[in-house]
Amino acid sequence: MALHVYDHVTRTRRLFEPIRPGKVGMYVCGMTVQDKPHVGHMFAFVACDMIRRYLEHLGYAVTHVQNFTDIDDKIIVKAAQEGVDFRVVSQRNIDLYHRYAEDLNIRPAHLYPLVTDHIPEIVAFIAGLVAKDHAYASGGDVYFRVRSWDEYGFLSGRHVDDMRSGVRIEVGEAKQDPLDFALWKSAAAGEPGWDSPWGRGRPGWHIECSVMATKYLGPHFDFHGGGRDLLFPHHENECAQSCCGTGQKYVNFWLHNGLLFLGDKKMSKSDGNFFAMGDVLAQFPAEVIRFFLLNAHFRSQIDYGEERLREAGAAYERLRRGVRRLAERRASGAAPVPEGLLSGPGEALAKAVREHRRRFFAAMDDDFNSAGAIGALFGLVRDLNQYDAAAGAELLDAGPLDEAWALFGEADAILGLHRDGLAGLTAVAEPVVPQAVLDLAAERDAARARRDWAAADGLRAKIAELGFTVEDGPGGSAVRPAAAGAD
RNA sequence: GGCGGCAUAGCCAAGUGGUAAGGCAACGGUCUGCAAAACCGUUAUUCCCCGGUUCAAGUCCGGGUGCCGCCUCCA
Repeated sequence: MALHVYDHVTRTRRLFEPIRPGKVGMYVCGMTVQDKPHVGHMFAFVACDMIRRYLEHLGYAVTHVQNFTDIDDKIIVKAAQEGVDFRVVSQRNIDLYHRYAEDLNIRPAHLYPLVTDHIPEIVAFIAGLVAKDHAYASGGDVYFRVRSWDEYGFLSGRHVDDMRSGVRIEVGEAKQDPLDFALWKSAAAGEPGWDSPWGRGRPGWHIECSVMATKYLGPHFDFHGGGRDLLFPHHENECAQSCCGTGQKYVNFWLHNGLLFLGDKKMSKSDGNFFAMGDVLAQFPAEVIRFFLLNAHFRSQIDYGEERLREAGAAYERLRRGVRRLAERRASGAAPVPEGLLSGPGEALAKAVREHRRRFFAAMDDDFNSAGAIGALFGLVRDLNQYDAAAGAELLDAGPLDEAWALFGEADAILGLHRDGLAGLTAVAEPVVPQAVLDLAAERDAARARRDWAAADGLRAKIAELGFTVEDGPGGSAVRPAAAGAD
């Protein structure tokens, strides 16, 4: 099976074929940096990162462009409130984005264009639309004439005349039609602005993406990502401007990720109904958050909650232990089997590894189904554990173990399971235990040595009171912090 | 009012017409002085309901019910 991608317009999965052989152009709608990023924002970028990584795994040279919309009404308001230049607000949030993106193991885009660095191009693009009569100046504003494009609405599946009934569309005196939207907005006194043929002003919301995507990826490119909530009006408008401006098809595949939900409400900045990324990162490891986000299909809505994150943490640990165990088994190097002489369990494992590999890539090929792919990984963990139990300590069927290791390696490169790759995944963090607790543990060991179980159990309770758990293993007892919510 | 989506075990969740992935939790087992941890195993005759198409439907079609999103700023 080859990569198939869901095409929102036809509502079917289509075989992916790049516009230019071997190359992929991908534009991701970045943040309007009016506020700090929340988990929902970062989900969109994690999803696109996973998609990019898979395309790269398939051998495509991907050009990933992700903008920052660094000027808009809310940024202006916020800057005015704080009494600072708008750039202070936008840059602060851009910096936060980069920090969180690094934590979440998101590969940096090749380009992060800023709207305010592209004003001349934007003005030129708008002038082109005006020249073709797809747009008109009115007062100091410029509006896109929605009815000048017959196909308007094809992306979001709506009809221009149905939207008429929408009571909330207000007729601004400057607009000729309530559906028209601003390409250029005149600046009030004291507001940031740039000179243009229509007077001093700034770009409207949608135009920046059309201009920057076209500039860096050409008028027609392969993938355009962003949250499902951008479908309308943002992407519909963006598409209309682009198609009218360049006269070409704009995007081959739209990658709209599902939105995060809290209970039954959408996570949303404007509703104050969101989890700031920084707060979540303070509570859960970044790898667990990423794993959680990729453990559902990217197009579906995700149920967000701390309980979900805890479950994801437990699942992620199971995966880690599986990989770690495999690493240990391979490192032990005990009695490798000569090639072609696999043990019974080795034979079974070899077969299982191939089956899980097939499942992993079939899932990824099916519209980047990372959830299905992760399922295959857990299947591999189980079979590896069964092999461990069946083969005993002395056997080492190097072939299938190497194949399993290779599959984990590829999976990690695609899913970005850990920032330090397989090495990070197999690493064990040494727990920090205070000396007082260690002393109690030593006392307890002594009690156990003289088979004084009552004293030993009493000491264990005392240690538990201090927030630590004792585990007796074959090699003696170990103390670690009691399981917290996040671990 | 218009457009669209979703409904799979206690919970989360995948599922490309061919006989229900995976995770969490629970329970049973191995191990242990007892535990814990770890590992193994078990847990949906059935996929919201009713019809239909088909040799075969969770998957397609029609109808119903419920939940949700968009139509306004939004990842």
